[in-house]
Amino acid sequence: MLQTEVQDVIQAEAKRDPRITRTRRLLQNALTELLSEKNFPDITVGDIADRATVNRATFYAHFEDKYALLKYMAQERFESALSAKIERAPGFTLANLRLLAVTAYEFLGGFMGHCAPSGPPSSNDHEAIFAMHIQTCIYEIVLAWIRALPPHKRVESPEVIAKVTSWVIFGFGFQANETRQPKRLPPETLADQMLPVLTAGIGALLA
Amino acid sequence: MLQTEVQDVIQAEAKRDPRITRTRRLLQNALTELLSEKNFPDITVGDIADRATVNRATFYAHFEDKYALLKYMAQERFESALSAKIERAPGFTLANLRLLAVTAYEFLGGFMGHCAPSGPPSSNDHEAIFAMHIQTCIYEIVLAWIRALPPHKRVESPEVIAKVTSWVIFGFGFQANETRQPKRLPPETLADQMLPVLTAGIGALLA
DNA sequence: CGTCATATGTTGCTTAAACGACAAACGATG
DNA sequence: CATCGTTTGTCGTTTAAGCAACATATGACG
Repeated sequence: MLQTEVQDVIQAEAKRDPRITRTRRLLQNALTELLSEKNFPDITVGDIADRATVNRATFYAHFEDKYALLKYMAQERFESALSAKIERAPGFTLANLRLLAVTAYEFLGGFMGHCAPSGPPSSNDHEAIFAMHIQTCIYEIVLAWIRALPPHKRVESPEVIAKVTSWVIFGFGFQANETRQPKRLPPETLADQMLPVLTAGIGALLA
Repeated sequence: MLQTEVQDVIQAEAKRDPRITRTRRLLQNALTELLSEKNFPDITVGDIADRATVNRATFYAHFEDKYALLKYMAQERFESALSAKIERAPGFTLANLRLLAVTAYEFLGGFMGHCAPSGPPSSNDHEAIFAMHIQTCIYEIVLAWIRALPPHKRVESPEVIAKVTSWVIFGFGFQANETRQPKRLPPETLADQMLPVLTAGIGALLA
């Protein structure tokens, strides 16, 4: 029953037994609840399973450990937030890239720095872990977009482009939310600062 | 899988598969949600099952029809509201009788007359059906209390006593909430009006 | 009246979740 | 160091939930 990441995505397309969807939703909600009560390291798999009214063995049937669940949550929520923004056809366009960035910045701003100097420093650990998965999400989305480009626009190494793009988009937003700015820039502003540099590159600045 | 009422109570004591508990909770929540959106007659079994993320066949494995679910909800919630009030040992005492009445009046006041002249008259139907089940609840609780009386206090026909008691308690509260009073009496006042008459009877008033 | 669509129950088979038990890793405590 | 309690993964068996298909109602509309 345990799924690898790739099989997971494949199965997401195919019709899934509704019990699977429901169980994962219960587990997600359970972890979310627990995170508002205590820190991630203090939460056990048993806690999550109990809260979700799910057997502990069932948890392991879906996720390797609690980190895998956290990762799944990050991806799941980010992708649903994005697909809510992109009604039109997805694809490697400037407009979509901007939507992707804006979504990422809204998303990162949404949960980062919720309990900064108040809580103990360890309480921010799971936020960082959680945030890092967003980069993977962005990478995979961009990669898929590039691979779907029409033949005459094909590029040498989609992976390299996707890496650069995803890290710029992600890192820009991560840093903006990590350092506790007095005034936090709106997601759109962040995106519009980042995009020209990303598209034009820094070659012209070199001596 | 379908359970009769009595088997149900029995199984409630024995350990139940958590899936059963969870499924019923999902169905209850689904119906509650739907009732806030449309009237009971307009809700289909399919609607409830969909909202609960449960198969329609599974619904029928638990309840005969939507009325059975409504009844189950009424009983379930009333009994949990009562047991929250009675921390001490249950039993046929004046104090417990008062708690039972107060709980009933709070409960009836809680959902009756929520959409009185605003909604169509048919929208109150399910409220009445729902309310009537409370009488059954009260009856069964009182009956159990009487049957648990110590041997020297045994009574001829527990059923008759339970019927009278339950109908007085219930009817008193039903009428108070049904007729839309300008000022609604608090549950405790209702209970204290009703109790002396119930305990002393009306014999002394007869010519 | 017929018929078309929808809702209701029911059934046999498939699949995911529950359970208990297990070995192993870990951390605290004596 | 040894030991205890807890958490972690895993496995085989049992059981409840999903599903598709079916035979009825029920009800609106031409």
